[in-house]
Amino acid sequence: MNIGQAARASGVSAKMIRYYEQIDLIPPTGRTEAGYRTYSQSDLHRLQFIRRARALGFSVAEIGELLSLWHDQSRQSGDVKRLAAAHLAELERRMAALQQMADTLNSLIHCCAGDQRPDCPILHNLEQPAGGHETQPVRRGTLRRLPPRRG
Amino acid sequence: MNIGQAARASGVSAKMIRYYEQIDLIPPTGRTEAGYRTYSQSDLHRLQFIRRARALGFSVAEIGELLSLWHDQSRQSGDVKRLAAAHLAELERRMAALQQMADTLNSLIHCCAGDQRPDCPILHNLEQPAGGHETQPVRRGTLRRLPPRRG
DNA sequence: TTTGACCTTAACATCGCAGGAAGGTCAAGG
DNA sequence: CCTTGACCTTCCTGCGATGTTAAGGTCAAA
Repeated sequence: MNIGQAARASGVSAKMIRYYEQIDLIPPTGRTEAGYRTYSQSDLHRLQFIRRARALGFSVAEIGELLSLWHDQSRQSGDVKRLAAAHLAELERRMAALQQMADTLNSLIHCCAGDQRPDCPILHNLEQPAGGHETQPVRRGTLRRLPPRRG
Repeated sequence: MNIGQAARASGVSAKMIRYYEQIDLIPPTGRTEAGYRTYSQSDLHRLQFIRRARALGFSVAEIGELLSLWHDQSRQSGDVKRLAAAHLAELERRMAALQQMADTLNSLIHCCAGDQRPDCPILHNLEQPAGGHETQPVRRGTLRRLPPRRG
C-alpha cells in the first residue's frame, strides 16, 4: 500500500504521514525498490489511532505516549487515564480562557449601537477600559529595571 | 520614553513592540541620536489599545483594522461591531470544537477504571471507535485519486 | 511514447511570540 | 578614565502542526 492509499484509508494526509515518520512518532516503513514507502494493515491501524487522538486534541508528544502505552501489553490503565485527564484539564483551561474573552466581547457588543455613528463602546473600552474588564499586563521578570546591586 | 519603559507602561514586551513596528501594525517611532526608539504618550496609548485587543483574542490583522477604525473619526460603529461579532463567532466556533473534544474525552475517562490492569476503554476507542464518537476524517480534495480525464 | 497521477526530498510560510548572539549606548561609581 | 551592567540595536532561530511549492523520479494506462 502506497502512502497515498494509506493517507486516504487512514484520514491522515501523506504530508503528515511523512512528517510523523520524520519526527519519529511512527517508525520508518518499508520501501519498494523505487523508494516508495509501503504500508501494512498494522501501519494503517496506527495511523488511524493517531488521527483519532489528534481529533481529540492530543498533541503529537502526547500521542507518542499514547502509542507507547498502546503497544505496551503490561500497561496500567491508570497511566492512560492520567494522561487523558491531564489533557482534558488543558482543554478546559483553554475553553475557560476563550469563554472569558467571549463574555467580555459579548457585553461590549451588546453595548454598541452598530449604526452609522462613530461613537463605539467597543473601541472606547479598548482605549480605556473603565468597566472592570481590564486584564492584567503580562509582566515577566526581565522587564523590570533592577536597582544596581551593591557588592 | 525608551522602549523598555514603554513596555513596562503598556504591558507589551519590548520584543513585541519591535515586532509590531516591523510588521507595520504601528508606525516607526522617533529615534534618539544613538538610534534608540522613543515613545510618546500617544504611542503608549496605542500600545495599550493593542494589548487589550490581544487580550480579547483579536489577531494582529484584526487589530490593524481596529486601529484604523479607532483613528478614523468618521468611522461607523457598525463596522466595529461587525468585526467584533465576527471575532466572537470565531471564539465560539473554537470553543465548540474544544467542547466536543472534551465531551468525548470525558465520557471515555469515566469509562476507564484507571487502575493497574492494562484494559483501557480510552485506548480501545482510539484503536477502534465503536461508540459513535468517531470523527470525520479530514478529507481534503487533493487526496482523492481522480479518474483519468479523457480528452 | 506520452501523459499525468503519483511518489521522493527539501525548503519555506504560517502565527505570535520567546530566546539568544553580537555589539553599541548610557549612567553611575571606583 | 575605565569598568560595570543595564539597556538598547539588529539579526537569526525555534516553537506546532500543518500547507505550499519546487524539482525531479516512477508507474500505469492509453
